Amino acid sequence: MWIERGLADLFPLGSIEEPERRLALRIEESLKKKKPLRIKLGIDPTSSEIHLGHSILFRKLRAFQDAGHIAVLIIGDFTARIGDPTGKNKTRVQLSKEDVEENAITYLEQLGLGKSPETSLLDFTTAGRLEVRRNSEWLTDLDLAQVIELLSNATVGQMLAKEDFANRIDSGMPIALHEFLYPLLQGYDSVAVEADVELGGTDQKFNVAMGRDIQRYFKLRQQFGMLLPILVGTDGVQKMSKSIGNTVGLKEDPLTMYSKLEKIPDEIVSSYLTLLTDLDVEATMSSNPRERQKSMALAVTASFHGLPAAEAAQADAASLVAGSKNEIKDIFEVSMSVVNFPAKAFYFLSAIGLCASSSEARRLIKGGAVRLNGKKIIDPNLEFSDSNMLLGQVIQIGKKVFRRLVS
RNA sequence: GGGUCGGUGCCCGAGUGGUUAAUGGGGGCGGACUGUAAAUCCGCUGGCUCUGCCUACGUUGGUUCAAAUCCAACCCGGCCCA
Repeated sequence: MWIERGLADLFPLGSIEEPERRLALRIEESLKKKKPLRIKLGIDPTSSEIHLGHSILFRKLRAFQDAGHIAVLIIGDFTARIGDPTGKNKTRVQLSKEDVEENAITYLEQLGLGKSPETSLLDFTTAGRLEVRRNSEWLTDLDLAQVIELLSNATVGQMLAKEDFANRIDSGMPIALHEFLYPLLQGYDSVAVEADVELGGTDQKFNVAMGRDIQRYFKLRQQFGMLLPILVGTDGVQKMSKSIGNTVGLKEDPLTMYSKLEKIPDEIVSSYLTLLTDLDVEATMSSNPRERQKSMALAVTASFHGLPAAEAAQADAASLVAGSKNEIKDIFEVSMSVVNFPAKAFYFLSAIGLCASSSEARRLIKGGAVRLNGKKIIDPNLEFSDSNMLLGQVIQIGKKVFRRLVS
């Protein structure tokens, strides 16, 4: 069933005797009363780019939307300025109001604002399926007395026991006092929007459970906590995270997205299938390892770019490795306009932006990583007299970067 | 606020006056191999149109022919005390 796919944790589970504590019954009741459930998902607009790791939560949220419920998307514009300490080994920098607002807009665009529901994560178009809120709405005006009241809901022991804080204490890292406030404020969000279900990653268990405690304190019906796994990044080891650099971003072009996905480690293909596609996991996994990667990569790419674009990307990726670079339709172009000719190879590569620095370009050339039209360049000082001799040629760095040179 | 220890390159972590962008590990990148994977092996891992020149060891000054290494002040943090 859609609701169970990829679930890591659901609480409370409840028993037949306590229907109030069973999600299935709550859903049944909502259908009977024609009163859709309110599914809360909070996002922290601290970075502007959404990647596949975030997307699994939105996919679940979307599934609720498709089943007729209301997605309550909370933009943590206020809490972003505190910074969620979860998963951090240091205090987050506090962002300015403007940064947060800008990130929020970019976020919504990536989630599908203005796009058709077929290729977007959330359904922005069907009436009554989405509510976007900012938590500054209710958090800005809390007065000190109310904050103190909130604080009374948690104990120092609970905070110190929370994994992230415990780790930081163990390793001698500082914890600023205001960081303790974050879980409480996130919990208060659940009160403000009267959430029936809160979605989050497994690392959010503490915060989501806090929401239940605070709702009870405010005499509200308590939400269910629905936790989804943390997606492993393309390196197959660490969680997907921008700072680690193992992400696949939603804004990436089809070819890049497909290429990254088709070479993720075998061990995580199954989890990608479960969490990022609607494919039959068992059936797909019964094919050979290479095919699994391809099916997964195609399906994920198609979900963001549409099937035709995904298939084109698949074909291009195949011809890339086959060596027929010139047949690539979608190969990126790179302009040589900033280059001062005559140009030595190492300078040329850094000037057009394919290498981070000219020193790096030297190293790569010496390491045999650079090819021009398939022919290896070995001398960093190789001189190009003018741009005409390079026009239209394909420059390659390593196995993944291909660019066609244009004026 | 007091005491004490500490702040080194993407991360961890050596180094405690004088060859050298600074031992080692991790990560990353590149090459070989392969299934575009994993494992393994090899190389690279500050910047600069580079036979040379810059900038780097919390910050700012100082001592010295010479400092990441010594001194001072300041900033930031851990621990203990209040």
